[in-house]
Amino acid sequence: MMTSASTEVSPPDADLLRVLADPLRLRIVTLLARETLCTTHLVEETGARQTNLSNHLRVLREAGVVETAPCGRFTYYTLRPDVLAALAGSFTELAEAARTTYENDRKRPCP
Amino acid sequence: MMTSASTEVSPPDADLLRVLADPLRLRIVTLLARETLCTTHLVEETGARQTNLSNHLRVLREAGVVETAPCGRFTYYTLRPDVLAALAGSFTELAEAARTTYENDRKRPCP
DNA sequence: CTTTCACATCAGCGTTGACTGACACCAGCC
DNA sequence: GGCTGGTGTCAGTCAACGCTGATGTGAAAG
Repeated sequence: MMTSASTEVSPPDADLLRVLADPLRLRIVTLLARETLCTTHLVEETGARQTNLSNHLRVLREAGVVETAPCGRFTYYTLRPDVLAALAGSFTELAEAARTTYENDRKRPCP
Repeated sequence: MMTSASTEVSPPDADLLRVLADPLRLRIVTLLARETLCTTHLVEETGARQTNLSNHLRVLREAGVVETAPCGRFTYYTLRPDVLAALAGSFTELAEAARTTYENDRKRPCP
């Protein structure tokens, strides 16, 4: 059984999108999707300064996108898969709703 | 058959994400996913000024997210489903890669 | 214990981007 | 034709955000 509002979709989180919309942060996320890395690796992969990366990593951490794991003097950053999966689900719902609206020409009449 | 780089994922477009990261634009997209609307409807739904909406709709149009269809004095806006579907696919790939990395503890060793 | 290295934090600067008001344009209605 | 209402465009203003340099901290190496 479905909930009461069948046409209501759960929209993607705007704050999470804002976090991922930055080119450097998106690059970090893409790199972390393949393997867990520490800041030193990210510096040599992206070419950005350490301070700059640290700031962006803090944004990603506060948004719940990445987790930190200290290892000696290094700090490893791991991507949290569930956050990205939820985002993918939201966009899938949105795309399906849009496709239904598009194919059925569902439009609100002029006032 | 797959392309040569099997570990390479196609990352989401940063520009498209930047367009969707704005709260008002995301609200517009969510509304348009349910039904095709014209600017007047969006004004009463969102409470924003007409000028403000027109600017955001231009951004969405130039990003290829929406299509316009003039109808008398009104202009209808329709969401393009394929753009959202592609975005959902990118995030799904990214989430799956992140899950594999997470479960297998795949990490690059300290230098 | 001192030094070195990885990383985080802070204040400052420059740029981008969102919102607004005024204006121009086009399609119907009188 | 004149008028009204729906939309797009433009210049200006202000807040938000990203980048940087300096500084602090904590852990390993010597």
